Amino acid sequence: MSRARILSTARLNSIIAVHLRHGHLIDAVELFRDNPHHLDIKSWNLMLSGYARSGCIECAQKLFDEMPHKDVVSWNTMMAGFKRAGDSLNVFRHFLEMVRSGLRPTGSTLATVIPASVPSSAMLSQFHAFAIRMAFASNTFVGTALIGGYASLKDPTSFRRVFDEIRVKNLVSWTALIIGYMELGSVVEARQAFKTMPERNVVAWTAMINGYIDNDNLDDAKRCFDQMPEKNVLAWTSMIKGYERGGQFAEALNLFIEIHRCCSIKPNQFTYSATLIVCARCCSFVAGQSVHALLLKSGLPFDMILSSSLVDMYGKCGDIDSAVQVFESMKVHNLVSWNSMIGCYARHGFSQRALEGFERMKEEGVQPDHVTFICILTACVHGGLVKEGERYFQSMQREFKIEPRMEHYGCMVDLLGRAGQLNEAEKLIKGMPLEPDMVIWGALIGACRLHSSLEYGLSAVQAVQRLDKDHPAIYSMMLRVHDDRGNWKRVDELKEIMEKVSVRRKQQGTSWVESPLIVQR
DNA sequence: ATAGGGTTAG
Repeated sequence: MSRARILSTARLNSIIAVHLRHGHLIDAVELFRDNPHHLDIKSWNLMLSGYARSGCIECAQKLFDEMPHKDVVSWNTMMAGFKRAGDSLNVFRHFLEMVRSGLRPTGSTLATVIPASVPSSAMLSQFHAFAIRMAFASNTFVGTALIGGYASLKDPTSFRRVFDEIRVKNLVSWTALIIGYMELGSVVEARQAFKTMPERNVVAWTAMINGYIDNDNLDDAKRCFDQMPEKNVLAWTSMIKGYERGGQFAEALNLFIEIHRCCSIKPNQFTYSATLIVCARCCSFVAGQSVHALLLKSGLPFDMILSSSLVDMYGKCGDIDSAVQVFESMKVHNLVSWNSMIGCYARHGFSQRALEGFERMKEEGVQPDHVTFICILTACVHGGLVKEGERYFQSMQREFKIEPRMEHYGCMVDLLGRAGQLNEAEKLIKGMPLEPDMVIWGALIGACRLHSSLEYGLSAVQAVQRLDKDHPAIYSMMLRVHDDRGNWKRVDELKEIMEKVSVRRKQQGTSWVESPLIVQR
């Protein structure tokens, strides 16, 4: 077709814009490529932003390099693309190059560069000074970006001043102020701002809900949620996550069910993944399976996060086969999905399969992180694989340059202790660069209990008493050791002390008996 | 034509 010859540049650009707005990138590219003589700088910039928004920053970069003339908008668009991709380094590189080429930054430039400059306080001051000099500081967009910058530097005085200097404040600037206060735990100021703002939309309400939740104020979050005039999926999802965070799993699941009762709202990937985490945390296999079924029925595409949540949910709920099935159905695996899978094997005592998973992960080119090694070391503990565990612990530091955390030391103490190498375990604890916590000493005490060692046990007890007097593990260990040695007198004495100080009972382990909750539609 | 506020896994 020769529609190319009929189109004017303005018409061409508006059609390209429509294609891009509807996500029809390929149609836009085709029009763009078919009409080389009708393009102006707007057409190029449109395509740049189309690529950048679709997430293909490489394509945008290629086009950018091809451009005969670049204006401020082209540079701004590239910087925005890099910012989306989380590539701050390239945001700055392009910023500098733009300035060097003689172009003057605009408000859009600053609004893009400022969020990418945190958490460097020096850079933020520079940009702020520049904004003042160029009379951009009263610009709504620039001001809002500055609020976010000062909020992440935990400087409420500065972001309040920036806010006051914005000439035209709108919903977005007010919301940024609220979020700033909430991030710093200044709930009162946030609430004040919320009351003062001239109008409120769903986003502002949701910011309040999230703020309350982050500040562990579930009651106010729920009150806010109930009061908001209209709710969208984000508000519902935030509330589910809030209950999950507060350990109120039944409430979280009930909310999820309620969404299905109001017809106007469809749960999205975020909602499903939040709900699956709830199922995983309360080990409710029935709920998890129902959510999985609803997810399949919803027709939502499975992304990495959703699939990983499913693997983790099945893993935590004890259905290893389903975890494997979901995992193997994924086209690509990443760090988190591998960690979920390896963690599942490790937790259920399939040490060998966990270690095989680790090998496969490396073959697929996925770099392990500290969580991977917690899983691997846990697998070694469950399998009694002392030599292997020590080797992984070494390679974690030497080969992968991962600094061991408390959990890793905990695994190692557990591993050595269970194997009866109490001396080694104690040596490891004494050599730790971190202050050993209850878990570490608990692992050693557990091992002393297992191997009836009063010698190592007593020094551990002393350490624990410095942290937490009367921890139940102490008595349990001492009782067992004296009991083993037939030291009945000491046993009686201990029991008497326990009565007197009424030692907290060890928390009961619970099996995952299903909650009566059944998700229905 | 570019820019600012709310949610994704262990």
